[in-house]
Amino acid sequence: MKKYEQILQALEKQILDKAIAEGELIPSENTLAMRFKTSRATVRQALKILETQGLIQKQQGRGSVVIAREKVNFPISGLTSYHELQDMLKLDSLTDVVVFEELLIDEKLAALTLFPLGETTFHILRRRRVDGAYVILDEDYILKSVAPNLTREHAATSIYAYLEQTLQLTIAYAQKEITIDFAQPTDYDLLDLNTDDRHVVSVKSHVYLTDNTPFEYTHSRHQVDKFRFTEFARRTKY
Amino acid sequence: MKKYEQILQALEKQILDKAIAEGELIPSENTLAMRFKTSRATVRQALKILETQGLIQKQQGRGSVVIAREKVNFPISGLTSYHELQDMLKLDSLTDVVVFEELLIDEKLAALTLFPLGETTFHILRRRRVDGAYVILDEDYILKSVAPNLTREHAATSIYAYLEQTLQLTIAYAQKEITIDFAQPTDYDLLDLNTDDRHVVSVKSHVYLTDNTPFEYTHSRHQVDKFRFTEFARRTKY
DNA sequence: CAGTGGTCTAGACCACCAA
DNA sequence: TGGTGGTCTAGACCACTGA
Repeated sequence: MKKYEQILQALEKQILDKAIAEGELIPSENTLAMRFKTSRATVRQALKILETQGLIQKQQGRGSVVIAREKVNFPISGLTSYHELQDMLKLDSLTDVVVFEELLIDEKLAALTLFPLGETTFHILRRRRVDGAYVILDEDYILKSVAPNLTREHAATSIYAYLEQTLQLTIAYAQKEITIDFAQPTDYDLLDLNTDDRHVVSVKSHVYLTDNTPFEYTHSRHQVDKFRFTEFARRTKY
Repeated sequence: MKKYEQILQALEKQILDKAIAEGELIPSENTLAMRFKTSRATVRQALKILETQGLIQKQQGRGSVVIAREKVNFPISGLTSYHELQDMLKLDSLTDVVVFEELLIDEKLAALTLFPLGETTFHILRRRRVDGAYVILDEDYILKSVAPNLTREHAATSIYAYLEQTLQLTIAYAQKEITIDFAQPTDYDLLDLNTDDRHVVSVKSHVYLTDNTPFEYTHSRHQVDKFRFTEFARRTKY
């Protein structure tokens, strides 16, 4: 394992286990460099990640302080997949695969997904039951050339686990958008909406690989009163 | 100016001006290091920021590619204030200061704002008119000890400009939460809600200084069909 | 295989904070 | 004033990509 990852994980563990309490200073960069027998640059690489994650706040002339934040967070943020989220929160949840098919990418689909015209895409519709109620509808388009052997079983468990662990694909970034849309007939059919709900929360994402290929387009629709999005944001330029 | 900032700004400009087109490679790290008469580490510091901003995608063995993305983005993200946003998008917009008062921080307020019990806070209620309709209601609590001389005039223009430029405060980070809430009587009074809207989008933030003092709590409420949140997210650990 | 970005070293000087 | 983090240098070797 890389040295900065060792340092990162050691500190992460100490912070999450509360071995270093909120508000306390972590050891100085020089101390850490000596302790891990490395240079300050390598220590700083690890600390930068902790800062980005919102686990520490650096203060010039003073040190790096562990900051608050329950690590609960219901992130649509950071590209966490539904399955990972479910693991993390130990939700009582279940996924139905409603549609699993292949489609030819026509002009309309190309405009929506940003996939190349003429190729083939998987089209997957899943609904998610949490605590006994169907509250999320997930529609995914995944470019077939990227994952030719994708099956309905992968869709029922975790597509991301298959892509990253089995296929060793590196997912790089996504552009996401959250809006409030009118509920459609499909939403009323497949979700347990309250009778007088007119809206659903709509989360759309274009997801890209490191070579900048758009390979996934997701559109998920959430019952309004079950939706929560949290984010840790920094003001400065890192 | 710091060297990495020079490199950052030079590249940022070239990308935003489309001097380097989307999909093209920027010069290699070694080339940039020579061109700016600096070391590779300094160049990499600048490139890291461009990567975080979603302007480039690095590829080991190949180079750094300029990636798409209109820089429009309607961010609640990244701590951009309403006033900055307005500038950026050249919105026809207007701010009413409905309430500007000071309050003693009792237990209830302390729990909400995370401010110290017994101190004083400003309480500011503003509504925002965009394109002729009142669509956003902003409720702010700002700790008086941090900005003792804050006035109604600052609230009418930009509180953040006052805090950062005049008071030279450094705003470090924020924890934000987006949910869909039932519209309250105040919302119906002050916003131009559609008659059958039952909901508003609720965005709450606790904002902190570099010394980890919580100094602002904001709760904004948006008309559902005017709300849009976009985000650029990376999957990896930077 | 040449060139790219990823990791790492062992220094240096500076700005800032707290005691 | 001593210790902290912020910036920077001038190297090195490695992993990976594309021709």
